[in-house]
Parts: sequence; C-alpha cells; structure tokens
Amino acid sequence: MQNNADLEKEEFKVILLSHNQRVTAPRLEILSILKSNKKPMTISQIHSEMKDKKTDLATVYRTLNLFTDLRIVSEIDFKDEFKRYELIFDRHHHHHIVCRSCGRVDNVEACVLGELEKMLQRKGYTEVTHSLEFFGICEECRRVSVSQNLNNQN
Amino acid sequence: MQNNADLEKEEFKVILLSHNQRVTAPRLEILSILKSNKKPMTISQIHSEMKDKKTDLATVYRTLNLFTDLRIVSEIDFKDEFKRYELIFDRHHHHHIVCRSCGRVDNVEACVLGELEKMLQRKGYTEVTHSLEFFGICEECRRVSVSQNLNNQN
DNA sequence: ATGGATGCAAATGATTTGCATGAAG
DNA sequence: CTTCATGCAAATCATTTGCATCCAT
Repeated sequence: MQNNADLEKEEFKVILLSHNQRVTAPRLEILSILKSNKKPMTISQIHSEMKDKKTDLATVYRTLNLFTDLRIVSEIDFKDEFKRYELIFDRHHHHHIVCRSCGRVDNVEACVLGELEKMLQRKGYTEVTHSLEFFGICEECRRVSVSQNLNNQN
Repeated sequence: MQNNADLEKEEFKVILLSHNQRVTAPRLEILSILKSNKKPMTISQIHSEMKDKKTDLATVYRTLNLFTDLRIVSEIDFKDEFKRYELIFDRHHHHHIVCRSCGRVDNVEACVLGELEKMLQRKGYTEVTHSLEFFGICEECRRVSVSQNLNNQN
C-alpha cells in the first residue's frame, strides 16, 4: 500500500518522463516543495526548504529554468528583485494580489481576459498568453496604518 | 514665439516642480526621450539615445527610479532581463502585447479589469493597481516561421 | 549659501556558466 | 557506458551606492 509521498513521487516521475527529462532527487524535491506551498516561491525560499542541504543554489536555478521552459511552472513577477515560481499543472489558471505593505499574497480566481486574447488573435497574434498581477494594501495593513496615524496625532 | 521643443520643456518643468523636484538637464532629456518614443524603453536604450553623452548610466537609473516613485513613469516587465519604462501622464491606461519572437510591441487599449479591481476592494484591499502584459507571436513572425518550415520539407 | 543631483568608480547581489564528477537510463 | 545533471567556484551583468564635486534654488 502506497502512502501519499509515494503517490506524489509517482506523479512527479510521470511529469518528468513525459517531458523526456531525467528523474533526479533535486527535481523531485523541488516539485514537492512547490506543490505543498500554495503561493509563488522565490529561488531562495525553495532552496532553504530543501531537506537535502547539499543541493546547490545553481541546481535550483537550473531546475526552475528548465521547468519554466517546459511550462511545468510559471514565472511570476511581483515587481521586486526576485522571480517567483508556481506549479502550473493541477491548478487552474489564476492570478494574484500582492499587498504592497506586508507582501501577503492571495489568489485571484476570476480571469476576464479571454475576450481580449480573442481580439488580439483577430489582429494576427497567435499563441497569446498574458501575465497579470494585482497590487494593493490588504485590510490588515490598512488597519495598522490607520491606528499608527491616530497614535501620531497626540 | 516658442517652438515645440520649448513648449515641451515648459511642460516637463511643470511636472518636475509640481513634484518638488529640481529641474536638471538629464531629467529634461530623459522625459523628452520617453515622450518621443511610444513604446516602453530599457535603461540602456534611454541612455544611448541621450545627446548629452557625459550623462552617466547611474544617473539614468536614479532618475527612472525617482520617476517611478513619483508615478511619472511606470515600470514594465516583459519577462526578460531588463526593466522598461513608459511615461504615464498624457497617455491613458493601456497594456502591451509583446511578440515572443521578434520583440515587437503593440499597445492594447482595452482594459476590462475594473470589475476585478472592484471585487478586490470588496475583499478589503485598497489602492489596487495591476500589471498586465500579453505575449504572443505576431503575424509577421508566424509567416516567416511557416515559410521556413516549408523550406525544410524538400 | 546649501541641499540635492551628478559623475566616477567600486560594490552588490541575483543569476549564469565552465568544468570535473557522479548518477540516470 | 554514455548522456545528462549536479556541485563547486568563478564569472557575469544589471543595478546600486559612496563620495567628491557641481549646480539648482
């Protein structure tokens, strides 16, 4: 009888093999970390969550670049200095909203861009994709900043 | 009688002064370059278009960071290694589509995200903005690649 | 005058790369 | 056994920063 970890490992093997890629320990562990985290992760977050501490940062970079090319992950830009990565398979298309103050990330499930993409295809573009991120101040940060302003009034 | 260049210079002075910023030659020239180019530009594109060849790259970086903070320009990510910048004032809100093959950039005037932003505000987020870029293969690149495939068939 | 902007040079830091070794198929 | 992935170290390259000087106000 297989446990969850084994099942997951089988799933990841299938993914790698179906892309004609070798199954290696770092690749499996990176996929597992991405799967258990529900939010886009930076390279160094991924690296520091690895149990296998001898895996080099360069391997993590190479692996995520590979996965991006294979479209196993998508590369996400939150307008800071780090690229972030998120699994594509097993999650439906969605976007994010990032709090400009605390960095909190929520998913935005709705996507209304199908019409725009169709319009672009009518203009001659093919293989149209898009990258969309929202930025704002989350409720908690707004509360904190309001109470700070009150404190400064005395 | 003022010519166009003088008028433009006056416009840029007003912008800088209204943000309590000093009017300097590099700042005026960078604004002018951004205005005459209708597409987002990289730092090094901006720098190489400057007539004043003694302006340092560091100054261009500092100026664009300043303009971004002041929301005079917006910083745009085309998922390559360079940040790009575009004037905000005097152009209405729009997005871009970038050809993944030749890099050609077109404006996408329609924006259908007002509803989504309202939904996010109902969820507690304030000061909501978004970044949206499209990627695809433009008609010309598709034609080239089709004819290349034909050539390879003989 | 004087605080801020610039040029110059050096530092920073994320990302990439060359190469020898080890592991996957 | 042969191709490809990895570890390690060094290189790369966009971007930032320290500092002396210059200039806008």
